[in-house]
Amino acid sequence: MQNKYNAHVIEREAQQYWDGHRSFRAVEAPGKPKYYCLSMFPYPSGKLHMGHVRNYTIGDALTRYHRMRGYNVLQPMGWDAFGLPAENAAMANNVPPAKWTYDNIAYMKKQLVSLGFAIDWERELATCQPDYYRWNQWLFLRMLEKGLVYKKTGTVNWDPVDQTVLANEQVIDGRGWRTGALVEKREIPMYYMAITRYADELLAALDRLPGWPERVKTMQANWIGRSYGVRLAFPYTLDGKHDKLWAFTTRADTIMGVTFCAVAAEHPLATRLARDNPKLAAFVDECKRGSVIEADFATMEKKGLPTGFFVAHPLTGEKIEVWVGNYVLWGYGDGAVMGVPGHDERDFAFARKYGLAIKPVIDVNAKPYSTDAWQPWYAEHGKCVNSGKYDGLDYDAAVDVIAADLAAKGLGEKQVMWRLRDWGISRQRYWGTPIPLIHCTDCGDVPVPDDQLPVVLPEDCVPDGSGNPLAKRADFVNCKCPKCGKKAMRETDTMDTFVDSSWYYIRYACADQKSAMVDERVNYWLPVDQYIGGIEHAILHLLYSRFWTKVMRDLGLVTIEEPFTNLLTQGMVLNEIFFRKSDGGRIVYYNPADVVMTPGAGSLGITGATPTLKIDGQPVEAGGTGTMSKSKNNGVDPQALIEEYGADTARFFMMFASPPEQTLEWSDSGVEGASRFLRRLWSYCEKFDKRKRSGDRTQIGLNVKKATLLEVHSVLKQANHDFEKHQFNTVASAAMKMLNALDRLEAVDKDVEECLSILLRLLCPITPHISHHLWQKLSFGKDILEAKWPEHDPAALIEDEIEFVLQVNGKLRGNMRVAKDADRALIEKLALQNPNVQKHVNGQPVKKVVVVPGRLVNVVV
RNA sequence: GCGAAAGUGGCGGAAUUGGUAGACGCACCAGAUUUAGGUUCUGGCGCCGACAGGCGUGUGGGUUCGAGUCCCUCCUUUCGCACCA
Repeated sequence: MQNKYNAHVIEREAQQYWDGHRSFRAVEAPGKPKYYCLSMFPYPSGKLHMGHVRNYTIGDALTRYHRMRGYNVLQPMGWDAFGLPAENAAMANNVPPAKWTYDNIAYMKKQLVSLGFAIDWERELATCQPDYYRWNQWLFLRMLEKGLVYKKTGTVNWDPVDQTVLANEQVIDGRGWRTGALVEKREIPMYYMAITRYADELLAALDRLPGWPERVKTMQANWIGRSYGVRLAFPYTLDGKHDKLWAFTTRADTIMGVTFCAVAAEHPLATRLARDNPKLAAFVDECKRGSVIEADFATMEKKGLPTGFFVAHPLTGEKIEVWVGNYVLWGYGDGAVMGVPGHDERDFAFARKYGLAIKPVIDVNAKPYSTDAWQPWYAEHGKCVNSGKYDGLDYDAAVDVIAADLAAKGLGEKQVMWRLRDWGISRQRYWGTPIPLIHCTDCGDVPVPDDQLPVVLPEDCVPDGSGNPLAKRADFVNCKCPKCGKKAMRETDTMDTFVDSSWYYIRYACADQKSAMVDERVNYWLPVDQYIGGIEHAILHLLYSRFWTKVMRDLGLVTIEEPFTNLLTQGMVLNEIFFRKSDGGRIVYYNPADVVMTPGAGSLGITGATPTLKIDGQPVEAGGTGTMSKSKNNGVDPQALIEEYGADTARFFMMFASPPEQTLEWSDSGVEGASRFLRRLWSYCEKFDKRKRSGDRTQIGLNVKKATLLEVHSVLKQANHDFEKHQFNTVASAAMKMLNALDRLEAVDKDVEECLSILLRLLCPITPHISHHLWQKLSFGKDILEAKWPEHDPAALIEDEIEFVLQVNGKLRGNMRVAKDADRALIEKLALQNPNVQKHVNGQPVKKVVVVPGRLVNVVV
């Protein structure tokens, strides 16, 4: 053996060995239990960051662990290669997004390979390749045929200076990120996927996903948001025509408390009334300004304007004034709400602000009620009061009777409402999957025939920030109508990149299949047994993937119901955020590595530190901590770590740092410890090898040996338990404990050898290179990948005596050792005799003695 | 604002799921080895206290023989909010 641990040499050798033996090629083997382990594929942003290292090390550890447990494993990798950052980079550097993307893929693949992940690279895919995205187009057309894709208008952020649509991320404090111009809303035609048709199933099937974290299921359920209520109508007459204003409510029992109605600015009634009311028109315009981001919407000041127009209360016929409210969502329900200030907090605030009547109609369970200030109990369910014939009815009865009365008048009915909205997939951007439609003046929107797929995206465009460059490419836009053959225009919108990521895990099963989206191999590999990725994907990506799977199932393409059997949501890796804001409102982010804390004099002699940029010494603003990301420029490239310490140290450190599901604030303190452990392991193995070769006959004392075996096997038992829980930080510490136990011994024998082989196998999923190397060098076998996973020996855990904790009144007062077969009476007697216990009992009468078998005695006085 | 989670030494974290709080590491301190630096090894290390002992898991309350763990309150941080991926 070499006497120094040289990570780079042994890691290169191990990787060459795996490469030469095609160790990670996954082949379908019917009859053998399969394990499809998948980490969310990366966006090729340039370099890996620590979040990637964490994600892929978790996946690799699970992959290798299951392989050693006898599963036929598949761990593929690919690239989520379409998206906005490539266009931004293109603008900044005048490089086509395609070139930038492929360069990034090449670099990041090298990084992944150097980390030694057990990936089957033969299945690699990139979503920007026509081979992949043609099937996005193909499935889009199948969904169009089934009516699962349809066209309607949608609202987008519009930058009036650049004359372009902005992503939500490009809107900062209501202004365009490049121009600083106030963003406007704009209605444009878009294509939608009808995910709401699957709302019921997407909700119900959550109960059949025991392998998913509860919090993710809760978030999805809330997102889908099924609510039971009543859709009711307020009749009115306008322009000589009878019409109805529809609204949905979950509180039909409060209908007698309605004192106003509010509609969204985009509501047709608002549009109509604004026509001859300039003040209203101005207000409607004001509401339509601003961004489309719902969080902004929810936090902005609630404003309204009366229209002077009245509708009739559906039950009493009372005149109710219609208001336009900036807080009424035009995407949810009918874009109108009935205002019940008495029992809805938002309506209450609105009524107080504008002096509208507040009419309590629920007894709120006899708690005090005052129209001066809102109290949380005003929203409670209770019996109806001030409600005429409904007085005295409770919530359920009131809703039933009121719904029946409304139905009798043709002015309402019970309805299930979903918060979930259909999925708008049109993007006015270049770097994405072209939507396969052709616009013909005579034939309308005509699907591109299957035999003309894929609609290939030209790869040499360089966006300039002013609209979609595809629209300026005559060679792309101009085409013939497939129906009538006349001149026509190709659709230039591309698809949301969530489309790409909604089914890539299916494609891995048959990535080389040229003539179909899927083949029979998907039935072998799918569903994914273990999916691993960031918690930030808890809703959108995971919901879209579930939806897409169900669509493919209904098209007969796959047989699975759900794509991911088990889900591990990795906690985010956070880092500090630093930025500067220019006068135009534009924000530039600086990497924490380029920022130093400069001490400066604070007020009253307290010294504070100011973050300053290394290059110019000028201060930057601190933006707290947040997820490592390209957009916040706060990623940490693992390359330096790998180059200094090697892949195994980087992997071990990352796993040891915290449990996988927990948020992790980045710090490299502790890397030394990981590195030291691997060096200690190496030098121990070197010592072990020498002793074994020299035929050293030193005997190990019987008690010492028993203690060592007890330690190693109890730690192994715990570690196996932790592996099943995916708690790799304690698996890593288990390995350290084992090494500590072995290193205390001065000699080697067969039992020690077995313990060392356990340690190497336990470490193999986390630090595969050093485990591979030492396994061979110590002649444990040819390839540790083929070794059997270690199980603890129950015989080693048997002890003659058990240690009990002694408490008086719940406070720790001592310990005692008792023979393992002692009965309860004896344990109680021995505990009461214990001098420490006696001291604290101090002659007081003993009320009770609690004995927890094998663990603890508590004397209560 | 709404939805979801998290909060334990100077730091990362552990705690057999209601039973010895701080495993295993990092940092630090002392000692040994070393020409020195680094490496390596040994020991110490929650806070207060001379000791006895007391206090201690974000805040305040509750349940229990016993609470980091269960219930309620508040605070802080993180994730998501439909065009970042």
